[in-house]
Amino acid sequence: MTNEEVIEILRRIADMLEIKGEDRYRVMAYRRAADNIAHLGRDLSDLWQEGRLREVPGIGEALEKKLDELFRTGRLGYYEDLQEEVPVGVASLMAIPEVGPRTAKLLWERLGLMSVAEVEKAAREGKLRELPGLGARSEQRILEGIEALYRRSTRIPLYVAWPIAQDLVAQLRALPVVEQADAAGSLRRMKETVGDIDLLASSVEPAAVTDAFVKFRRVKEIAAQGPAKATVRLDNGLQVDLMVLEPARFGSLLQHFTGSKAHNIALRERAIKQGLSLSEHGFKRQDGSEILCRSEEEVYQALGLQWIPPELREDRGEIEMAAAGRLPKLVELGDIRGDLHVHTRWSDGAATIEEVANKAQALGYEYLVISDHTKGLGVANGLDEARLREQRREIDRLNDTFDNFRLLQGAEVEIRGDGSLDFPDEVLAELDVVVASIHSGLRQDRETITARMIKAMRNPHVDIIGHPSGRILGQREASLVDLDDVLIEAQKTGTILEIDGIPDRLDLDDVHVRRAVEMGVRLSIDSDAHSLDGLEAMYYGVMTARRGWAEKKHIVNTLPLVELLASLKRP
DNA sequence: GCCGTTTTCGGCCCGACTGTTTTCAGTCG
Repeated sequence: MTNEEVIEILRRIADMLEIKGEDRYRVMAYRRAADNIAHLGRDLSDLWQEGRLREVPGIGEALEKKLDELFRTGRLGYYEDLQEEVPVGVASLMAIPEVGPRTAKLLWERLGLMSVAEVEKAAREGKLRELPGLGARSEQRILEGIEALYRRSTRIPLYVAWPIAQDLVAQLRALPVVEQADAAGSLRRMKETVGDIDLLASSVEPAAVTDAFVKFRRVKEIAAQGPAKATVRLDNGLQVDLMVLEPARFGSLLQHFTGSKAHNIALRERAIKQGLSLSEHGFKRQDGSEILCRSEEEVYQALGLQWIPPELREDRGEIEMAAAGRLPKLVELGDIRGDLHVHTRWSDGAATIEEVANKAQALGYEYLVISDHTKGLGVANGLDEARLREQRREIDRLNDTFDNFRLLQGAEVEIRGDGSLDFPDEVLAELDVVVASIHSGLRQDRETITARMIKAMRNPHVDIIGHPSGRILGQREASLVDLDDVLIEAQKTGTILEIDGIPDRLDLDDVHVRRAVEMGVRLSIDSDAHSLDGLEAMYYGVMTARRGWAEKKHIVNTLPLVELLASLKRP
C-alpha cells in the first residue's frame, strides 16, 4: 500500500463524512492527516512496520488503528461501510468548482447523480434549477465549473504560471489607483506547481481596482466580483484571484494571501492564545480595537515570531522554529559558486563550451562542470572515449584563457539496466566530476531500479546522482526507485544527490530535499542546462532547495573550487 | 478526528462573495 493510496482513501473518507454532514473537525482531521502523509518524504508503511505511525502529526489513536488495519489486510472496514451510505461517485462530484458537500448530496438524493458526466447532462437539460436552493444561475455556474474542470484538471508548473502572473501584476501596477501589487499564494511560496494565481493590491479605492481587473486582457470569465475580491478565469482556464485592501493593511494582506492555508490556521491559533484574532485585515483585540500591519514583518513580530520566508510556510515546523528564533538561514542564489551539470553541442546541448563558459562567468560563477551525455545515450549524441579525450583538450585550451574561472570536465554517464556504467573505471578516473543518471528502464520495478541506482552509488568514481527520481512534471511520474534507500546509501557512500533545476524536473523535490537535509546527505543544485538560457534554471533549483530547508552548508556547489574538489570521493 | 504554556475534555481560523433568500447557507481560499 503506497502513500498515495492511503492518502486517497483518507481524502475520500473526508469527502464522504462531509457529505453525510458529520462534524467538520472530524472531516478536517482526515484531510490534515492526508496532507501530512503527503509531506512525509518516506513510506508510511515503513513507519507502520516500526510502530511509529503516531509520530506523524495528525495521526492519533483512531487513525493509527485504521491505518494498521489497512496495512495488515489491504482493506478498511470503516471505509467500506461508509461507501454503503455515500457512494464514491457522489464524493467525486465535489471536484466540480461550485459543488460542495451540500450540493453533491442534493444532486445525489434528488436526482441520483453520481458522476460529473451525469451532472453535466442534467444541467444541460435544465434539471438542476428545479432543485430547492438552486436556480438557473447556480445551474449555469455548475456548468461553467464543469467546463473549467475539464479544461484544467491538474495543477500547472510554476514556470508556466510565473510569466502570466508577472504580466498581471504589471497590469495592476499600471493602474493609477494602485499603490502596491504583488503575486502571492503558492507562486510566492515557490511551489513546483500552482493551482491558481493569487494577486493582491493595495489602494484607497479597492472597488476601482477589482473593476479594472475583471477587464484585463486574457480574462475570459468572471467567477466572482466584489469591492475587495474578484475571481476570474483566463482564456487558458487558469483561475486568478485578486484581493485589494487599503495600504495600511498591506502586510496582513500579503501574509494572508501567501498562505499556506495550514500555515495561516496555525498562526491564527497562536494569535488566539495571545487574545488576538488574525485575519487579512490585521489583528483584532478582544475589545474590538485593531492592530494594522503595513509590512509582513509586523504580522510575525506581533505573534512573537521571526519573519518566516514564504518557501517555509507549510506548517511543517517553521512556526515552532521561528518562535525559538532558530529558523534556518536558507541557501540563496548568490551562494552558488558553480554549476556541476551542463550540456554542450558535444552531446545534445545547443551552445559551445566557450559560450556556456562565458555565460557561467556572467552569472558570477567561479567554476563550471561540462557534463555531456556519454555513449550509452546514443539519441543524445553521447561521447565515446575518443571524443571525451578530444573534449578534454578543448577544455584545457579554454582554461588557459581564463582568469579566476575554471572549467572542469565531467560527464553525465548512463546507469545501465543492471546498474553498471557505460564507461569503465579507468575512463571515469580521467574525469574531474562524474554525474550518473538513469535515462532508460525508468519503469523497472522498485527493487530492480533501487538496486541499480545503489550499485552506481557504490562506484567510487560516481560523485553525483543526477535527477534521482526521473520525474517530469505533468508528463512522467517518478520511477519507483526507493528514495529512502537511496538517501541511506548516499549517507553511507558520501554520494551527492542532485537537485535538478530544470523547472519541470525539480528532482529531488522539496520533500526529499528536506529528508536529505535532516539526514546530512550532501546535495548539489544544478541547471542541467541544454542551452545558454538553460543555465538560469539554477534559480528554480535554489527555490526547491529552500522549500526543503536547505542551507548553504548543505549544498556542495556553494563551496570554493578547491574545497569542492577536495570533498568529492575521488579514489 | 486530534491534541495540550487553561485543558486527557472541550476546544478546534477567518472572512468575502453568490444566489436564493427575506436573514443566510454554501462555497471558496
